[in-house]
Amino acid sequence: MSTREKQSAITGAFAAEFVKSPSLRKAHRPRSISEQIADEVGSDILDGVFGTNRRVGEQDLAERFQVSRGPVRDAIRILEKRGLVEIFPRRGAFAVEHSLTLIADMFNVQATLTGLVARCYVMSITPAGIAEVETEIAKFREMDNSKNIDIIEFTFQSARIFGAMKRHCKNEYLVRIMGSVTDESLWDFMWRRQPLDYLTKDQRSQGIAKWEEIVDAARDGDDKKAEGLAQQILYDSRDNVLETMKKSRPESISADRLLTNSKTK
Amino acid sequence: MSTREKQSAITGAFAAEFVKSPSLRKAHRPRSISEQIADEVGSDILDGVFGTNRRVGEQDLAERFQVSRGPVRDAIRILEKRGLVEIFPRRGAFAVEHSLTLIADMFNVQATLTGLVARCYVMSITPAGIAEVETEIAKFREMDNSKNIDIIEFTFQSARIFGAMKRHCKNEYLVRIMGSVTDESLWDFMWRRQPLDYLTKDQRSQGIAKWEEIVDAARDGDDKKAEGLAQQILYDSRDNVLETMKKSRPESISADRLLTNSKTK
DNA sequence: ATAAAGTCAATTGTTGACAATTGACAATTA
DNA sequence: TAATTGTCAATTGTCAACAATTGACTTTAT
Repeated sequence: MSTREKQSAITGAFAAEFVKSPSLRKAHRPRSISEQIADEVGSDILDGVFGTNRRVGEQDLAERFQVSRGPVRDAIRILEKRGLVEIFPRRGAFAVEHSLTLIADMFNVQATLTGLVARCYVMSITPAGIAEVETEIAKFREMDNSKNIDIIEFTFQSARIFGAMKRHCKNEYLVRIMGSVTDESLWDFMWRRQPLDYLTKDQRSQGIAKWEEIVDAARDGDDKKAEGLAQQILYDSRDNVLETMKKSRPESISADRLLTNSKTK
Repeated sequence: MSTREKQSAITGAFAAEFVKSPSLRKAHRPRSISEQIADEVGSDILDGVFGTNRRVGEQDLAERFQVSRGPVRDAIRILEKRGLVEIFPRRGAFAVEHSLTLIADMFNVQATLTGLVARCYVMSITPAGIAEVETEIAKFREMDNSKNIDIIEFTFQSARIFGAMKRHCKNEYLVRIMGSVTDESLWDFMWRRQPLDYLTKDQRSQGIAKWEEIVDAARDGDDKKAEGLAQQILYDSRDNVLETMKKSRPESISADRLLTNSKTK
């Protein structure tokens, strides 16, 4: 077994932060053991813990988390739907290759879906829809002006802005897909990489300004503009995260292949 | 138990067609029992079999398919990642509400992702990428000119064109997400609704022409144009399918809310 | 020495039983 | 009567054992 040996059970440092900020999670939906296992293993995959031997064995995880194979099977299925492992019937699950390309691809998909959310949001805009998003934006600005800034809370609040937008985008299928597939793993990953983006007040203002522009576009009914703005938010995050990762991983590949946002517009 | 009573086991008429056209499936990836259960139950959900009582009980399905609850649990997880059921921990799974809105939402998401595939395809275009897609398009044209036209084969061949494009789109994460989440359920559904679109030779030509335009756009390196064309293909399918469904369900809701492709472009 | 066939340990798929939780109904009390 | 609490059947979560399959290794024959 080549996976990292750690008897951390299901209460890692990262899982603890979930508990500290439960308001982001759906109310009355406790995180099951399977989800917690999936969170930890998913983090490991994105961190590149699974090396050349990319096997994710059921027995291995069962022993690591001190549970039986049942919950582990569920966890592996969760990781598959997040696109972090591939399951080959009767042969087992394998972690996807850890690379900057993978991270970039995830952000690019997320950017497209976020853009669609913004477009749907604008196309079915209501006064309540505008108000709720503005409320969350206001909270962000408030945090931004307070003395003690909590980096983690910034990312949570940023997610709440998008959450309000999702609540009013009138495409429940899209919201469901995003929530269970790309969203969580992406945010989880960003929560550990993104803080560097929020170090300066300027950068924070720049980020929040785009959300405000989306609301402005909503008032104008310009769904295409909102879509582009939302995509750009994710593209900016992508570039920042990749930049951070490249600094700590000098052997990384060239960045050309990582860009998906078209320049021919 | 309010679900439809049918002791069809895992070899329904629909599953049989899979076997008849295995080339579309990934080679060496046999369909597991769980996947077959998910296929049948997913079809039922899209057909609206689960009425006001939308519960999808594990025991019910286990008895219906004559297996234990293990594979059924897997099947329900598959349905969740396809966005067809919602799972509430310790409370069970519930089928999403069957409505034209759901179908439209699925197509709209699929259109966006298909557009992204096309854009990635163009942005990383290679001679081989052009050749393979053109080969599949040629097969379609060949079928179109032959005497005995097989409606089912048309849809399969149409999927092969898109499959070739996915193979060259250089975003494995996107392909993985589409394959395991939105793609199969959408195609499964279309395979039973779409044939009406291919009744006339004109309509078939019109459909295939868009794919050819995408290849042309690839030669020009116009990824934005390819994205729009790909989206339009799905929007056309959406409109046809919805039209078909509305004829058989006169009580359906107004169509305004179903459209997501922007008119402001 | 090479290739084919056979063997076997490791791993996943499946099963049935047991534990824990939930939501509804009934009993109790103010 | 209305609200609260207690009880219980139904359902999902978890577990350990068994069955089936796979991939690698060994053996064997040419």
